[in-house]
Amino acid sequence: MTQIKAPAAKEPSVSSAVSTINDVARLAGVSIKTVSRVMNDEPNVREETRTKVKEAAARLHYRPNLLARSLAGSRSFLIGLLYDNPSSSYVIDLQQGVIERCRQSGYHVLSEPQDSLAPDIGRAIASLLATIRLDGVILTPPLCDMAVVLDAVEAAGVPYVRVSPSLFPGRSALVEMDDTQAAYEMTQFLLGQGHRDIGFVRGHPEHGSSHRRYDGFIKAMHEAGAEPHSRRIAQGFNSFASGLEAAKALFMDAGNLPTAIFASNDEMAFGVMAYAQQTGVRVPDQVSVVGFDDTPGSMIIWPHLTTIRQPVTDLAYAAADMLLSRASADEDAPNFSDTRRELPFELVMRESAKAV
Amino acid sequence: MTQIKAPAAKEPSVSSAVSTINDVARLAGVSIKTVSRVMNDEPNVREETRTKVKEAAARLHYRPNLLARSLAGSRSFLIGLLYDNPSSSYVIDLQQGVIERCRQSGYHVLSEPQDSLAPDIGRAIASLLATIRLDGVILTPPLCDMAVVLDAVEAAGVPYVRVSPSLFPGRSALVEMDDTQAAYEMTQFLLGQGHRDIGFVRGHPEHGSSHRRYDGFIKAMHEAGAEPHSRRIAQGFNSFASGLEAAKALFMDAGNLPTAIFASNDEMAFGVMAYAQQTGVRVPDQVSVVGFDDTPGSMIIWPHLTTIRQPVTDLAYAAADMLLSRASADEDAPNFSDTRRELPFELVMRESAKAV
DNA sequence: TATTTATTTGACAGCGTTGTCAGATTTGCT
DNA sequence: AGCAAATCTGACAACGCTGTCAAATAAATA
Repeated sequence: MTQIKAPAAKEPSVSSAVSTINDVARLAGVSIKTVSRVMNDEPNVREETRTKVKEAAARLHYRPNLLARSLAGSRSFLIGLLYDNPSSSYVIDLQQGVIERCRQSGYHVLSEPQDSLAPDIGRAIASLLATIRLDGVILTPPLCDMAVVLDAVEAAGVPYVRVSPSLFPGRSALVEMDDTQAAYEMTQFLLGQGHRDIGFVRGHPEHGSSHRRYDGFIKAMHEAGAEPHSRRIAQGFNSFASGLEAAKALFMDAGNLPTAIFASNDEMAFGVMAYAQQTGVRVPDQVSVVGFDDTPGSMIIWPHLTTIRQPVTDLAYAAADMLLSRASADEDAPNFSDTRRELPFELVMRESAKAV
Repeated sequence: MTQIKAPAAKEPSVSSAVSTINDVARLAGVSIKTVSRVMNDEPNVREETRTKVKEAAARLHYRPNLLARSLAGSRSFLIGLLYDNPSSSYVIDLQQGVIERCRQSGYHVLSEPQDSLAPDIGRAIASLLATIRLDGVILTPPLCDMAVVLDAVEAAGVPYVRVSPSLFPGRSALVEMDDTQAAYEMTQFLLGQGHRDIGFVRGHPEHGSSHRRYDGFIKAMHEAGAEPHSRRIAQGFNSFASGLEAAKALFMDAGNLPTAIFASNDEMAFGVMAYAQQTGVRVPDQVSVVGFDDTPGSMIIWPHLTTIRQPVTDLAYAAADMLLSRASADEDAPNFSDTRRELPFELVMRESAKAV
């Protein structure tokens, strides 16, 4: 008895109705290649034909299969966002900016957290890029400052843009914000409010931005002839706890408090404010506190934190834009000039700082 | 003059060295199909052959091309995470859990924010699923409670798991946390601390969890014979501002404050605390404040917030696990029992609440 | 009108895998 | 040893699309 195994009759019942380019071609009465041309907005298709195809595609709710497109063509329509950042809001903001820009060009985003401390990070990234042929990669701190990471991406031949890198300037396209200038202006703002005795909580020494921010602070203080005493400088590590510790040091002499404290990031500013509250020091009446980053927390503490808004979403958007516009520009005009974009920061004045 | 356009000589210089299954097959001296079998851990390959192939693959650093696999096979190794949530930490936690589980099975994650208010959300999702053949989708609030969304996913025939849904129980596999019980226990905790006069800030009425949390609160209060007066119940909308407003209402009569306030989420609890601070009401000395969710903010305000930790990452991990283990289990044993998982919450006692 | 040139179209061969199925080899039993 | 049943292996055809290139058509020129 021959048992004929019915070949799983492509269940036509399911209304999933995923139509292929073939269906469209048949309905429009043209070849699949022509449909392909229309779907990709390629030239050399008569307007009449184009319309016909578009109508057929619309009627069938046709959506080109991304995977097939990738395999056949040279693009994968996939951009990778590589990150390893402890701050959820930073990552989400980045992701949002990247996704926003990618959507406009029909690209999708693969989120790939990577442990920057892993010894085999280079290999991990190489493996990732070999598995999925990404059309571009966006590298964020601290990954964007690691030579092995850059090596891996370059070896794979994948275009990439770095966001706010600190090292290897010129090695790749990048987008950034002027940390130094921002810290400079924030300090000037404080100075303008009459503050002269300003304390500073330095950020994590491994982060490039920490140094730039400190430099901006010092520059402004120097120009104002108000160089801070070393007692007014505390070392933090970008965490709430370290901000608290820093405040402890800065507030050591209760009878001689600075009139303002500038923390290198919001998180530490929150620590400073918490310590102030614990010890009965009123903010901003006795001490003004300002931060840097404009994290969501700055709006949930009281008083709301005066800080600097990093245009994270915009930076990410710009990074994706560089990747995508470069991809489309192709060989026509290798726009070498568009290799670095700087985005403006914004001083966000809220209630944690006031004139002395 | 014939201008021969040199066909962009496939630059063999680039060491990108992306080896294909063919290279491995050649090196191992077997057919590509056998290599395929080994790479997919399929049976019916002699151990000797298997080893030989594995060695060849290792030597060439061979990584199967995901795209080609998807196109040819039935799996895409891609899981979609659909979200539309204003809280960055919630989304990141979710994403982390999903990615963690997916990595174990060689899957990747596509993050797809979707505007739940968009009128054509159903179409947008249908389009997404037609474009990329995802092996599974994870739906989070509020998307997971929208009929059009569920319809679209089901029509596309893509398996999905919902995280903390409020509506349509039983319509799909889901993972959740017992909001009611959590609120109940938090209230009991407050009661146990001697509080009897407890105010409550209700959450956004459109969110199912708001009602469950309120129910838990009421149940505990009722059991303790401490039914709150309606003056002690304020309506919020899950935002900091609404928490502040709620506090204003709850603190109306300065001479008659509740001894504790339970806000339906952290954000509103922060609003309550801010209002208390503004009006000179000391937390927790005069009023204890507790929240719900354990967002990052609960550790940056002072006093740190006593709250309920939602196991967001674990929920997401579990959701991905249900998707992936189901996919592998296949037809063998359609494990219908694994259609709902409940994960434990955790009361996080910090400084914003103390015994009366 | 006859040609040349530009424009539009389609046939066909991949892209790098997996599914199918038949052929080759090994194993188990009489 | 001889034969049936497992077990292993490989050819070959998809998967749905794009790139290449030649053929067909329309427009421009002589």
